[in-house]
Amino acid sequence: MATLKVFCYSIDLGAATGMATGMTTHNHRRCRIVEIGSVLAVNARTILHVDMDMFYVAVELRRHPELRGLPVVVGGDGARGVVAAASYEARRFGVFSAMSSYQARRLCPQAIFLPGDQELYSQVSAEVFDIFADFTPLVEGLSLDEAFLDVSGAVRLFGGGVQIAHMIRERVRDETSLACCVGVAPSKFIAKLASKAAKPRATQDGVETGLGVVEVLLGEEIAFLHPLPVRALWGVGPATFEKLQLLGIDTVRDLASFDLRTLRSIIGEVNGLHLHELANGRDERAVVPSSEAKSISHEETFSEDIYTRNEIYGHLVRLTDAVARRCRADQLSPRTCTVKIKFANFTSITRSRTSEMPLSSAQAILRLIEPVLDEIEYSLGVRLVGISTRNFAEPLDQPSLFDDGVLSTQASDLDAVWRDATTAIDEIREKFGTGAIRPARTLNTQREPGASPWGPSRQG
DNA sequence: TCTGGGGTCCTCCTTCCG
DNA sequence: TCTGCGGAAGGAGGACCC
Repeated sequence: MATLKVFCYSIDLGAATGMATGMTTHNHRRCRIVEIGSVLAVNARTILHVDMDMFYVAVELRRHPELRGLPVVVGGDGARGVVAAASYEARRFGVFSAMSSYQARRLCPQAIFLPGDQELYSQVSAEVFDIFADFTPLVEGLSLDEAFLDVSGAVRLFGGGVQIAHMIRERVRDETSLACCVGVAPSKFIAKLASKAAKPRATQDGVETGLGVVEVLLGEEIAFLHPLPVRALWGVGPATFEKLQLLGIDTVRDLASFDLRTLRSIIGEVNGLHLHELANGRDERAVVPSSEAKSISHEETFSEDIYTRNEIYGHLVRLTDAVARRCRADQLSPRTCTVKIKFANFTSITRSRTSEMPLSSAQAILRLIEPVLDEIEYSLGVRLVGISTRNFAEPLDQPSLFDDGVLSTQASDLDAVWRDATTAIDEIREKFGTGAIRPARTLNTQREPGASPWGPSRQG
């Protein structure tokens, strides 16, 4: 927070802030005016976006140094898998994350596929986030390998944003042997674009070393933003991009000057306004340290399509068991449960049900959603099934099944029946691991939900 | 042999209720 | 008693992110 004394100011707010800070009309918008009077306080934020360099691959290379310099891919190795991360050597062949493993193999047959180790990645990620926490408590993780840091309050202690960025890079390298890139800017989304600009690049000739740290100064956002392709904006995916192209919008500059009303009518009220604001360099979103989960889910793609309700139900039992376990571990009791089915032709449907009471056991969740399974036609072939829970409420003390003297079949009543058993199961798993006890229906499957997050392995 | 998994948010539609 | 209206909540699907 910089506090500036104003000896002379105009009634016009824009002129006052502009005069006070000596900025142009563009950059005075970036300051939040806290008080107008004899003292004018402006809040010029310093936001960092830290992006780990090919994180999953880099962690694997730490324990497999013999693979350095080779095309390495972390992801599902089966026909229905995808690439989670690729080394720069693999990227030279056109292999990128989110690409199907099948396509990656065709582009780079010599690529070495590694299945990935989520537990290890989480561990290393925690080490990196601990380093961030030494600079500011305002850390917002986007994923295991990315975070926003609001270091506005730390610049006086450590120096400017760029200096902090270099210090973080150095500590991450020294303490974890990993590399990261940092974007420094007055807002989140520009910091994110800046970190992207700081990354190394894979070209036909080799790997171009990145800058490591890129700063976009207050007042320079527009010059940085406007030449970028509109697809670079956070929130412009394939569907929105297609609509924008039909409107003749190719660059961020085009979007910034486009008629807002027309834009909102084409891509939606909220999204239209949001993207227009971003294109004009306005982004007041704060860095928000971790927030509570709004949904917990598991889904799974099968190595071969499934055609019967019975088989689907078997997989659903396993997935629901895992989701319910996670909900209980986080002390969250969902009311709404959604089943997702993706058919062989890639169309998908979702069917949800909401319980009057919050649920906690897998049995109760299954009871709630079981009826929707009868409404689905499976003859097309099912390639994926998923279960998602949301609408979390405070866990309640379940009434006894026989409180009203009538045996009820409500989903939430099953929680009362299973309460003691569920507690015992959780304790057994805590002591002996999640595989120590499992629903009888899932005994002939070894696959743990979430164990192969990038698609079924070659073994299925 | 093409296209994962986990999560969030938005939009549109339907249903329910006062 | 019937009908219409508006808001809230739920359901479904789509889009986006990493």
